Amino acid sequence: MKSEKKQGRPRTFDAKAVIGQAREVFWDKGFSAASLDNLSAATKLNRPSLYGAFGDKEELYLDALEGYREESLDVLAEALDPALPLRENLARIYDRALQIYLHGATAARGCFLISTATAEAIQHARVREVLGRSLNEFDGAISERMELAKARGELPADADPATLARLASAVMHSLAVRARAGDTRETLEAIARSGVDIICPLR
Amino acid sequence: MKSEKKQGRPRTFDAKAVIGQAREVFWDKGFSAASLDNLSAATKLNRPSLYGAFGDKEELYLDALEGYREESLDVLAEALDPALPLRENLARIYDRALQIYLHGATAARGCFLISTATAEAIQHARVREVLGRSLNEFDGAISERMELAKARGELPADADPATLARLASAVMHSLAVRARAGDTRETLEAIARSGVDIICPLR
DNA sequence: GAAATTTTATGCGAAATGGTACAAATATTC
DNA sequence: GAATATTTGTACCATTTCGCATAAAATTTC
Repeated sequence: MKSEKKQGRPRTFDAKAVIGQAREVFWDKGFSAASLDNLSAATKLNRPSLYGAFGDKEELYLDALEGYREESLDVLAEALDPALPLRENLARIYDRALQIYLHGATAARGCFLISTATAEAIQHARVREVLGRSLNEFDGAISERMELAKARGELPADADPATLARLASAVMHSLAVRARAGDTRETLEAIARSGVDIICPLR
Repeated sequence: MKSEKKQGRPRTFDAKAVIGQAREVFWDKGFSAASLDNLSAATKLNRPSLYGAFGDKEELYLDALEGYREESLDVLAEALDPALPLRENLARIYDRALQIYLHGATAARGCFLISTATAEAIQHARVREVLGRSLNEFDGAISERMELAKARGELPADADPATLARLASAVMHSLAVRARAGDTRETLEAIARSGVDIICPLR
């Protein structure tokens, strides 16, 4: 049928790719300091084109946050493979987290959500909602794996999976903040290892 | 002598109070979204007066960060009173942290450093430096108390004080992020308690 | 081929922003 | 009391920012 053909001039860009490029700008500068000119230059799209396709700056930022959230959930799901022991799951989560947090053309940039959405959360309710929902979803994914671990005897019988999941997330939040503040890879890796050790005392 | 008397028109404000008022604005809006007009209105000072007394916007922000850092170190020192057991020290740190993170006229605003300086850290090297130095100082204060605790038998003989201090900080960083994201007091208090339990397994 | 539709490109406008110039106000010093 | 020094207040400036108007370009539909 003609459902793929649409009247009008065809787009010259892939929406997903543009959101990724915008994310790079927001990740470096934060939402408020990232100007439309910055975004225009990074995406190679003029401002009316950005507005036409993505709405205003906040909407583009929200799209970028949601994209990062989805990718993070994918990474989490992979690291939490139930075929692996829990210690390995946690080690993989932190390893992958550090890969993300320590990459960056100019400097280690930490977690996109924690580094940029926190600053905007009070003045922009929708940003706050995405931040809160994302953090809770990450907690939830880890908590499910913890429940399985408890049932398998990988955790002490009196362990509370939801609480341990939150502590495991706490280590990740701390890694995010520290990476952005400039801590070394060695320091961050040591924190990750000790996080695994303290959350999974059984070997 | 005349050392207190200075030529020229006297100031109508107290510099420390103004830095505190500016901090409230920056805490809500972040650095980039806080305008000179916002700061002027909050401090009741005109822009030339702000410039004359504090330098440009970034310098005022740095003053606000340093003020918060000093106050935080004071709060930490008090909570880490060696006369108390380590568990009590940690419980007090998190209690005081939550008091700070959950206050705010409009909403819980988390930690001023973590909520606002992270967004600016990549583009403003001086902000990044203050953030990193502050986090390391907080770690250091807790680590000293951990060393004393180890010597006293409050921690297992094989415990590493510096590592435990960083995990204790991780809980604090997580509380900060979650408070700003809108988590409830009950959830945050539960995380704090479980943080104390996991870091101080001896009773 | 003309009409309709969507996208891109150029230019513009109103408002906001960070910062400054200058005069008036307020104090000390001589 | 005049000169000097510092602060406050008003007005202004150059630039940036976000968003829009309009025309041209590129496609589909009839």
